[in-house]
Amino acid sequence: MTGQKPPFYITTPIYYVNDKPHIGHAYTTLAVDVMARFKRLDGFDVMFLTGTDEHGQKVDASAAAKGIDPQTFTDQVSQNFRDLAVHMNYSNDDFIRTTEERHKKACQALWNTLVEKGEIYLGSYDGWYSVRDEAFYAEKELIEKDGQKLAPTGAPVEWVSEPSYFFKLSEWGDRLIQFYEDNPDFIAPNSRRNEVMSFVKGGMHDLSVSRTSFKWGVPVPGDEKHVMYVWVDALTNYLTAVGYPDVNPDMLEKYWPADLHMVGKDIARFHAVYWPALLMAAGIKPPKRVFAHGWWTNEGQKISKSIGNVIDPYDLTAKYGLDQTRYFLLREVPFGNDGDFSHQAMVNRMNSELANDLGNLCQRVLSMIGKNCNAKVPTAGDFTDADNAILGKAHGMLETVRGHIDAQAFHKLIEAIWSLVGDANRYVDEMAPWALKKSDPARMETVLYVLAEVIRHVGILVQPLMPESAAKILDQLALGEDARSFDSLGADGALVAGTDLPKPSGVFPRYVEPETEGDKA
RNA sequence: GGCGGAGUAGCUCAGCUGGUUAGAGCAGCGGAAUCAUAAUCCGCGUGUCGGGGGUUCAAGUCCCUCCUCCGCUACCA
Repeated sequence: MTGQKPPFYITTPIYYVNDKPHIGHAYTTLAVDVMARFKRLDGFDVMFLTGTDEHGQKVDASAAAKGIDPQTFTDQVSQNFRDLAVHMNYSNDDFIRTTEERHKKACQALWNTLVEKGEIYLGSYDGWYSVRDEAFYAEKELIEKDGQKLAPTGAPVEWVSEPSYFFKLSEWGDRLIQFYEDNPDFIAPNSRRNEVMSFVKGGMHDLSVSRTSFKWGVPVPGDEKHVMYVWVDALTNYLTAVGYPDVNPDMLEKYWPADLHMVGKDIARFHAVYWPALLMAAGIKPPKRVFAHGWWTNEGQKISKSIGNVIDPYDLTAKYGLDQTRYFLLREVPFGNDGDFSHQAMVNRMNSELANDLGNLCQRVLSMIGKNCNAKVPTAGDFTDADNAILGKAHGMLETVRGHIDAQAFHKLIEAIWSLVGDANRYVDEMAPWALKKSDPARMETVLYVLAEVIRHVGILVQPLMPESAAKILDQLALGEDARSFDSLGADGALVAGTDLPKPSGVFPRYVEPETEGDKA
């Protein structure tokens, strides 16, 4: 092996096991998967982490309701997320669970460091608490009724005071602002950055980081009545997975600080404020970047459990196909914005962009080669300006697309590749190889060769997004496993004339409405 | 209430530090071609650039104001 591959550490949030996996989970992990696959193909040593968050009062309660102990319960429900990862073809390198011993060790080590640095102190957490809602409320949220204070939900509240450890978050405001200013790309997209900065500028209270009201969590070292606050527990997973606190040159030293934490916009603050503050306080470098993506609506409607319009990723892949679903989720919406899932939009994308544009391009070119070139890679003659133009665009595509992936602009990455696909379809029409077949067979071969080269580039570049479909395309070009990484792009990895090619077959089927099918019959 | 963002063709959106006739994709209409998954290619837009006022030789692009929508405004994850 020549030279060290640069490391690249990328994470999803850990998912709360009490939830059933839905499109939101699938979306976050998908984005990370595409990036991880891209970076691997581009020569990076990638560590892609996902996992489950298994502590907390709700989990405890759910287990109790089922009459089983919380560990048995989380063993069961955590499996749902591991199953989803396999189903969606995610390429995660590890799957972390907060109930693992290694995680408990990491949390306690981080805690002890914070205590040693004088960043944590014992105080008391006072507030209006509603037993019914299991939540604290601020004084101004309360409603006064008949001299009785009530929660906004109408539940009675009582003044409680429980001992709690606090993290001196209030002292980190200025250093956080400085950090954001020194690292303008730390939090993206920009709208989130504005929000985070204005939040911090507004001043912060110390953060209560332990609870005594329940037991299902990581015990506070030396004071086991307390269990760590959920976010201290959850965020630390990113360190646990790279071996913290062990300073292993192959894990912690290599991968930390993480290159990217991908999160949903709802948890941006925990990742962009609390997490870097905790890390800086412990003398650990903050991650390089946090990207907070948007949410999906369903046919224009907000998704909620009560409405019952939750989107199940298994339904999507069963109905439209796995790669089609992966493609749609990252194509339909500028990454970072909220997006709407609709059947119509899904069908439009998969039929026009996958089946018609790319699928049909492959099919028309490969079947011409099959019929007119003895099913072998054709022999190219001299290239014309038009040939060089489209080949040049294919050769330069990696450079374009790298910029987009590093900015998490998945939609732009796709647009760029599809503009090449569009050029290829126009090139077919202009060159009209079916006419050249009689007038100039040698030129026909050159044209088909150029097209095969373009398809090779598209196939290789599209692997992170649609691994299975890309593999089918590359199989049809008889490319071996060793000819599929990004260093095969460009003229050096060009197809060799005379190579036998298999009989082509469709890669992206059209979606046909069941009713329409019935009408035809 | 405070802070921030957005309002551009039927739909989804591009339009950087102001400068020739405001763009793309989709949908729609018309045509060409026939290699291909009835796929592909070409052509077609009289849009008050949210309303009003202002700065400027020149504003979608800057300033003021008004209207509408959205996000954030801490300890459920």
